[in-house]
Amino acid sequence: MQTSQAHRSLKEKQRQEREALILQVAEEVFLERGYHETSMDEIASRVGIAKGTVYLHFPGKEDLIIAIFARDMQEILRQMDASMDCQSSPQAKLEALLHFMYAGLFSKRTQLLSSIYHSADMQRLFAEKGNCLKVLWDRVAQCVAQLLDEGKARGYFDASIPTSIMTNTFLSLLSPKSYERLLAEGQFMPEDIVLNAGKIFFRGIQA
Amino acid sequence: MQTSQAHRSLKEKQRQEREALILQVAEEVFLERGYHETSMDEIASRVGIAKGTVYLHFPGKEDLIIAIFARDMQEILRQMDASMDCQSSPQAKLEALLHFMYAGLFSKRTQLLSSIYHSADMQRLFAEKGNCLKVLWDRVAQCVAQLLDEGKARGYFDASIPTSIMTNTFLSLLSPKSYERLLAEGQFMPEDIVLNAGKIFFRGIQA
Amino acid sequence: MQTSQAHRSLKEKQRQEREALILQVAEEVFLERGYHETSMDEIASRVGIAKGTVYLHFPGKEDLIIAIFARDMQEILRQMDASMDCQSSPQAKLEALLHFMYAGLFSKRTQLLSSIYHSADMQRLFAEKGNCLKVLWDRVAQCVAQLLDEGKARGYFDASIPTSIMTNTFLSLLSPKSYERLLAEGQFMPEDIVLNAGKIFFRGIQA
Amino acid sequence: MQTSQAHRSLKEKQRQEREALILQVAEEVFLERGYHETSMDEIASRVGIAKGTVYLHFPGKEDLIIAIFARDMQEILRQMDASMDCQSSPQAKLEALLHFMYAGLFSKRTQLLSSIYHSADMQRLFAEKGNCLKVLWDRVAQCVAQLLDEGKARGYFDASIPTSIMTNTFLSLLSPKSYERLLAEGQFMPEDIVLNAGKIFFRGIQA
DNA sequence: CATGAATGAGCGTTCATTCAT
DNA sequence: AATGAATGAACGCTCATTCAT
Repeated sequence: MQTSQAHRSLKEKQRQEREALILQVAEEVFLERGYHETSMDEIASRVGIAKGTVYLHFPGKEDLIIAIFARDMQEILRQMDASMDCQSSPQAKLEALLHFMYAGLFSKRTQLLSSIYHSADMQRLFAEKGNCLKVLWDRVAQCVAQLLDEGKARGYFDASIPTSIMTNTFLSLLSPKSYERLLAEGQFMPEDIVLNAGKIFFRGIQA
Repeated sequence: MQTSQAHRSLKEKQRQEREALILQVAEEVFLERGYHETSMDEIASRVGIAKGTVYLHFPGKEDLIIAIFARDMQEILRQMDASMDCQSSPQAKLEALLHFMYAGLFSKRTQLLSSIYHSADMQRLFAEKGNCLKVLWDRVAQCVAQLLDEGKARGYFDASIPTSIMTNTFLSLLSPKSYERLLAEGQFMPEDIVLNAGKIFFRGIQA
Repeated sequence: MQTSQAHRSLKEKQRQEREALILQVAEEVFLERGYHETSMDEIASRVGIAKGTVYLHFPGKEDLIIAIFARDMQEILRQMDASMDCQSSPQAKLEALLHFMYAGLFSKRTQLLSSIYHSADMQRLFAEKGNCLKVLWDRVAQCVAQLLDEGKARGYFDASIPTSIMTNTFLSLLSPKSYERLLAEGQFMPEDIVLNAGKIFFRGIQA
Repeated sequence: MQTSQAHRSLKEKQRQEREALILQVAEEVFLERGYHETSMDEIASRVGIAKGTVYLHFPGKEDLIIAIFARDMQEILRQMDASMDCQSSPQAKLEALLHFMYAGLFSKRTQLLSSIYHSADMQRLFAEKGNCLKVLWDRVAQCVAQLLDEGKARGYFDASIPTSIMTNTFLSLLSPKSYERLLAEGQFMPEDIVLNAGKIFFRGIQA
């Protein structure tokens, strides 16, 4: 029956919307309070649902944060794939990625990704449950590395610097929560920071 | 009485030695397990003392980690002050700092400093209890900024890039735990990484 | 209308069939996992219906297990009534009961009845909700007691042993889950056990 | 130092006393409410200590009940060993055991042992954590079996009934909570029940 | 001083029950 | 009637902190 199908897909849509809402709110709270300081109760009440409902969508707190990471990385990957398609230079593509990850709302996510991902506590968790994350993150890193290699091949980038170190340095540009202070002090716009950090990086690796 | 004084100062010395030992062990454990995954019990038993004794030296777990940060920053500051005294160029001084912080045992500390310091959970803590840290960290940042400004004044560094952003970028070089993987894979020595990351940075900010 | 009645009675029949199915499946699961380790979810999904549907038939989990007990006891009573009708001796009747309760599928039920019924957790429950069970169980006990009294009257059984104690001893023969091990080890068939336990009992109460 | 040793042994003694108290109270509560209906909170508050303190003595709820079983079985074994030493007949020894387990306070314990031990929920638990219990219980069963075999050898007991079935029947005499009702009704003293149940059993297995 | 037993608030998780669809 | 998503009370367990010895 059409009705039945429509009904089921409506339910399914609502379910996914709710799941996305939980992820979004949880991300905010984790960002504000940190993983350990955030209770499932707080997430639930901020979403406006009961604690048990969260468990209908995610088997546990750990899976919840892994799902957040997975979602964010997938979004980054989507953006990267979009960037890779166009005809611009490797540097332009990397700059686009830099802007995407450091602009507007995404800079917050990037901070969460970075600060939690690199925290000592989470390493175990990701080692145990987050093998899917490793795959996604490796894809991001490989993509960056590929662009850097391409730039080297074309003679844009300095071939004497190992690509893997370049990649790490590039991805480190995205992480520091410390930039937040610069923004908070109001001297700079996000774009200023991205622009200048990018400038340093690209001049630094220039052939 | 002399004896009494000597006795007292001996006691005091022992006390300080133990305090230092607690800090050292706690740093190791925090680095291995992360702040929240580490229990006061584990720290105490690794030091070989009773849990209560830790509380004779530090009012609480939070104060303990703040003390670790403070001690580490002070060591960094000592090194910085030593570097500032000599006659070398600003770049040489910054490179010395980079090597100091990324070489041998200190790279571990730097990772802890970075990964925990920037983690979302700790921000509140530092905002409430850690104003002394802010002061110390600001001194580090100011020192770097001063060197960068000096380099700009001498025409070495690009004056069009704001010093505060340069400073942040420089300090970001020290943070990423991700470099650990490069080391683990065995392709690089720590020196390689410091050298190349420094190369990128200094070429990036070159006038 | 006939149709309406037929329809209604069809519905009613289906309803009763499902109720019986729920009871049967729930009994199995309770036997496998125990009362507290069994969730309503598991029962429902094993039956192939939704959790809410179980609640259309039984007001709650407690009522469900009480219904199981009631059903099983009624079956025992049916068997007892059948046994009572025939012309055989009291001992033969009791032996028939013993075989009935310890043969084939019923031994499992008897175990459930026994192990759960006597468990400390269930006593409260039965005290509060299960007064119907008490009535049924008392009828079983009375029936056994009556047979024993009859045997005493005819001079078969030892009149010096109080009937109520005899009754309890007889009913205890049925309970122990421990016999399961003997069966599991494969040395004995269920019949062997019933036969021998019966032998001990009847020789024990012999006049 | 004497003082230190004395002090330590005092502490240790207090510790063991407390542990015994917890076991005793927990046994009571488990007996009253059943395992699943009893919360650690309730046990603690009945002992008059905090919940956490219970966990200083037992790693978890499961270990607590296993410890209770182990303690009770050890007491039974002690009594059995004592009985075995004397010069009386096998039957006398088994009767002594019967009295011990069914007299006074111990009948409660026996009930708990029996009702919980045979409950479906606990089987898993004991299968996973309680292998020490199996050993103890097997020793009890072996001891009974040995006495029965001895009686057979001396021509007291009927050699045509398998010892293992006799053993089970004997141990079943101890279990039924149902006897509680007879006691509650006030018609019988515990001794009456033990005496008569024993009479049935021993006449039942008589050669 | 040093100890470590005791505390108890707080958390993640489960699951019987309800009710809108 | 049947569903199953949502609920929320309750529980087992942890661990930072305290304090009597």
